[in-house]
Amino acid sequence: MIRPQLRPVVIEQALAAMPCTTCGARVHSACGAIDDHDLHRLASMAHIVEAPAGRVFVREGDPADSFFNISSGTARLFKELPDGRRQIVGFVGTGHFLGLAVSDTYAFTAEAIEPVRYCRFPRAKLKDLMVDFPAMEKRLLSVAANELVAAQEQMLLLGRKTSIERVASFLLAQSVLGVPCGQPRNQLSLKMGRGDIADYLGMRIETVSRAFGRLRAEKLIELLTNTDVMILDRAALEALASDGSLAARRPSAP
Amino acid sequence: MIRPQLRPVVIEQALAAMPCTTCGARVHSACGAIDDHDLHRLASMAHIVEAPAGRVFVREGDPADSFFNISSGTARLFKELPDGRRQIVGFVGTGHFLGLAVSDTYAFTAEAIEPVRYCRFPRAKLKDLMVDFPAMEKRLLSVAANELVAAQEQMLLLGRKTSIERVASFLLAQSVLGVPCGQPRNQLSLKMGRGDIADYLGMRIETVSRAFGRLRAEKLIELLTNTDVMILDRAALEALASDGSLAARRPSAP
DNA sequence: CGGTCACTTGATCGTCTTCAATACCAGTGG
DNA sequence: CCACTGGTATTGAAGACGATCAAGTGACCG
Repeated sequence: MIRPQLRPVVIEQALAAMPCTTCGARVHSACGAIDDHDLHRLASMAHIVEAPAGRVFVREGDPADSFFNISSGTARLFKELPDGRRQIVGFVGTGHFLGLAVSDTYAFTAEAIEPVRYCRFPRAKLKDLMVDFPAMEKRLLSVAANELVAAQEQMLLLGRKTSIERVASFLLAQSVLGVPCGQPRNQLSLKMGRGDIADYLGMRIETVSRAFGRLRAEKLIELLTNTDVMILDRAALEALASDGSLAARRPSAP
Repeated sequence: MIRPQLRPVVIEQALAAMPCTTCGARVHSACGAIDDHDLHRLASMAHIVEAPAGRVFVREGDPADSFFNISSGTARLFKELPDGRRQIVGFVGTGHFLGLAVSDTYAFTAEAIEPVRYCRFPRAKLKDLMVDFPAMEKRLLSVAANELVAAQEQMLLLGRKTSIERVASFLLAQSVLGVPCGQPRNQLSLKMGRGDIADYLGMRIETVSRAFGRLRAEKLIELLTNTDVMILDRAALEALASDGSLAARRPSAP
């Protein structure tokens, strides 16, 4: 474990993660809307920590005494059943905010996929800061509301979409990560493996693999490597993601 | 459609919906933490509306110009796919808050199950109020965080639980609605039909019915009527809800 | 190379869905 | 009082999708 430091480095990171401030769909970084003075106060109570890949840095059920802000890297957030079944409830990357849980314990486990650098804030002190600076609270509300909308979209996916629709939806969602305002990317480099995708989409790893295979066979995507995907036919992928249009012509197209 | 009125009736309702303020698991009503003066300002900008059963009062995709606070009744919130598949993302009852969506459109449709009375606030005015009275914003943040935790729990259910585990989880969740601090109720009166339960749990109506039947056969519940359920063996139901213990001894119990 | 690890592919199985019929319940009118 | 009706729930049988089990492929690395 790296010794915690008190440095404003985190702040530049957070600001850098906030692109065009007028865009409603932007990633809502937790400290993005804070002015310089507050940022310094914030920095003075933040610990910067680095976690190697595979490290669990938030555990479901543990006392929720801190908030986190990811400076770099990617982590998976998941919940588990006693028998080991796992559901990934989200992936978090640069600028994302963690630890909103109102209850006194964390609702999920957070584990680094690639090496993660994050800022850790004591919950109590942040509460004080929020009293003084409502902008922080407003931002947090915005973050929470955004995540809630995303969670509801994921419920639709998990409850009602077929396996191939889930993968199509997933790829499209990944293609707009970090490009909040402009054009979505057609080539993307997934940070997670098939197993994580499966646990995120409520599927088994073999089914994910077969769905990738079918999308490739249908010429909707190209697999450059295991992790690098090129979207060849975005329109068809979008049709597939929101309804069963492709599933209808499953065996062979007319 | 009832003509909107400007009355503080809503306020008493909201306060009544907030039981013991020290309980972390309480239903976080939107205006519960507001003092009298603010409450009157709030009431002055609220419209009270009544919606009969079946009425849609928020439609997914419509401009999100209002917030809502349910005074009485029950409504379902759902999202739909183009081909009609439906996923209910939640049920809202007395004291619940609606319309947090940050984006400019609603993320789900809201439809009354039983007759619903609700207060409608213009979004712009509420924003002004939040600036003056941070307590309101704090409460909203609390609401959102709570709903986020619930949404993640539902993702686990939808992605990883079997049909019977889903129904067991659902019944247990229903049994603690509105009794935030004390003992959960063992007899509950469901406000929604099998179809709504199915669309909430990501199942078909027949599968829900079979799950109820199996729980009854296993003596975990008793069906007084279609809507009134008695929990006979809460411990077994809880074991079933969080893992597959009962599923393991599926054909016959020892 | 031999090893590991992740992904893919194939074959079989099981749970849930689908389609269909029946039961139930409340309301209505003969 | 009871047949009729519409909506809802239950039950049964067949089928499909995804899970499971098992083998095979490929990349990376010591």
